[in-house]
Amino acid sequence: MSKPKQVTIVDVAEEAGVSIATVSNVLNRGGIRSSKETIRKVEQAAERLGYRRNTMAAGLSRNKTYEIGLIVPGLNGYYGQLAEHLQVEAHNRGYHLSVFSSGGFDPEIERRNLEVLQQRRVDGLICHGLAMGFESTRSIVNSGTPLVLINGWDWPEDIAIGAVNLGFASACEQSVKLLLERGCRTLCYVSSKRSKAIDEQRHIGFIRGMERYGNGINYEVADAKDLDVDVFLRKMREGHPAPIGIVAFDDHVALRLICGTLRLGIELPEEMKIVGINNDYIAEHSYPGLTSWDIPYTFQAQMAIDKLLSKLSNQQAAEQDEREINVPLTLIERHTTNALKGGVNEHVAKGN
Amino acid sequence: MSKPKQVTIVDVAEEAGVSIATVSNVLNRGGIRSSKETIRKVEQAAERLGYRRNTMAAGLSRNKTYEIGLIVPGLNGYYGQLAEHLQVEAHNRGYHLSVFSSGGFDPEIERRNLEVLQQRRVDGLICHGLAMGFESTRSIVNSGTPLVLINGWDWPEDIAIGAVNLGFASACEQSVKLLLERGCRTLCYVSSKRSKAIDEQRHIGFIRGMERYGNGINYEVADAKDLDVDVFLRKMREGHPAPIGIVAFDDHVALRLICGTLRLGIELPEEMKIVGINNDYIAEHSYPGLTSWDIPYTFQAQMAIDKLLSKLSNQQAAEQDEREINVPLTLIERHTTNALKGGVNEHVAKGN
DNA sequence: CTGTTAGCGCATTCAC
DNA sequence: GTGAATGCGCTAACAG
Repeated sequence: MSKPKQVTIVDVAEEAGVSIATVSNVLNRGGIRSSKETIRKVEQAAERLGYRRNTMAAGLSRNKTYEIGLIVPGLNGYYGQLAEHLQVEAHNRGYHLSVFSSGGFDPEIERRNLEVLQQRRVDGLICHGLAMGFESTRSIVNSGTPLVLINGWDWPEDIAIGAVNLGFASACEQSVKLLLERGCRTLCYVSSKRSKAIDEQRHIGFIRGMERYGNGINYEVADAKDLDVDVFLRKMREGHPAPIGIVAFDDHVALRLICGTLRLGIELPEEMKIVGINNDYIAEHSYPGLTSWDIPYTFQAQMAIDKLLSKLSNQQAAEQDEREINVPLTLIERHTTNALKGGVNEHVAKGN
Repeated sequence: MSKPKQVTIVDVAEEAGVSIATVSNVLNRGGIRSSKETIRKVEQAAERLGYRRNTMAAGLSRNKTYEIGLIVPGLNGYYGQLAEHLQVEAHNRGYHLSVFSSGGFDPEIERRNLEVLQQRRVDGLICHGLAMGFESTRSIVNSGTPLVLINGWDWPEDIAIGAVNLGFASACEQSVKLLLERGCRTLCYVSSKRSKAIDEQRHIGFIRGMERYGNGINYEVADAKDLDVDVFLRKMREGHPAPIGIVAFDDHVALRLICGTLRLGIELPEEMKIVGINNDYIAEHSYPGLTSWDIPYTFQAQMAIDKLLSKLSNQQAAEQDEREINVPLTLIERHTTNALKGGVNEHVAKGN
């Protein structure tokens, strides 16, 4: 009951009446072909005994784990989705994805996780929004473990080569453009600074949008953390020309804002317009329906895994051509960005 | 660059001028004590060389991995939170938690994940909401891998011994009681059948509440999947005596309902009252604020890990006393369950 | 095609 | 206290 000696290839070999090497051969397919007969015998023996290959022994022997590590700040919302998709893609390519959450950008936890992953001799690493500095990260890279960054915009080139970046900046830029086109006369970006680079990038895009399309129009930036939504909204409405357009850090933040407008009796598409990011469950089901940017998780995950695997095979080879790959988001319009008044078009009607 | 031979205890031994056995001793603490001097030498050598213990080799050698596997239906919302907390607790006890998502109750994926985990020789398994049948699960247990079920209410005793169950049933039962006390004259449970046992349990609680406190009052059950919220709400309002009380499967479902009432102009605390489950971000930030049941994630996680570890040490020993452990939820009242009219008490005001 | 053998990196007796 | 030797389960050359 307590640790009934697991069956090994030795057992299978005996049972099948062949050598352990043969067993290893037929059971991992890659190697030399065996006679039909042998294959059958081995497979049946394995089946009969309930053999299961010992990952550790295999990894130890061939000096390769087929395990890749993932470090994300958390498991909720966007990060959870990403992790899930990465897991699927990794699996599809014969790899195991070990998921680690760094508990919301805690550098300490991040270090520990990294240590564990290195000890596990993972073949590669995918990191998202690292809290630790460049130097620490560089030391990983130099230690020989291939690294793919997701959303590592502001990282030094030697580390970020092959990074997979989501187009948050241009999404925000386009959000600004959209809001202006919809008639907004004041804009605001509600940030989430604790999300670090993820936020920074949106901010940059927002500013760029203002510079490019704003024509000197008034804009503000507020941080969601500790934000008193009601006070904020009231101030926006009273102190600035309407309608007011808001770019929210993500759909969660947007939900808070939407609820604020409901509470204060602010007319949503008329007096104020909001666009979120992530196209969460929230965006689809909130009332009014929230305009948001959809993330192509599957594509993103594929890109990341592909990048990593290519780094694994090509020993430092020429993948120089494509340094960073950019994954664009797509806008899903819903009610919160309707044009001036009651212009409910089909898309919007469906979206909510 | 491409696989720079990782440093091993052999290297450290040479560098420190001792034998590999000694290195192993001082580096894993458990064993025999060594002289201060030796310890220093070894530690410095290890430090200097950047030694990192090879998990596979260690695991192989001592026939124990200190890895425990987790299988959950997904990584979003409740499940993601749970996974994160389990990871922390596992780590606190020196274990590594390997998280697997079965992609929303896909039995196929579940099988694969299980296979992988077994091949990794995980010391134990924590499973939540398995899609596979009893038999398959039992075969795991019999294979010698300790298993702790989370929310495995309806499972056979021999498997579910030591299961950690959340008190969803009594939460729902109490929800019914609450809604009745608040004056509701029609009740409804909006389910999510695809969530299997998780849903079943809530359903049971709801029914029990009706039987116990309902006095023959009218009640209904509808499933959230493919539910046309607006049609549903309209029918509820028109065909039944108000106010109507709704117990939602979770806060996500509740959000949909809340938005429906906003859309249709149904007065929320007056004509209809809603209580959700999970006390998500949504519950706190929706408008009106959603009454919901909070889940003690940390406690739940500790219980699960504790149970598993005790199964690991006690070779089949007497843990018979406590078969299943029940983790109670706590109600967080917000605006959606206010008493008859405008009775906004402090708690509610704060809650929203 | 199949069997023999030598490690992979570490933990663990058991002598010294 | 410390070190030499053995084995964990498997893979990867080689030999046959």
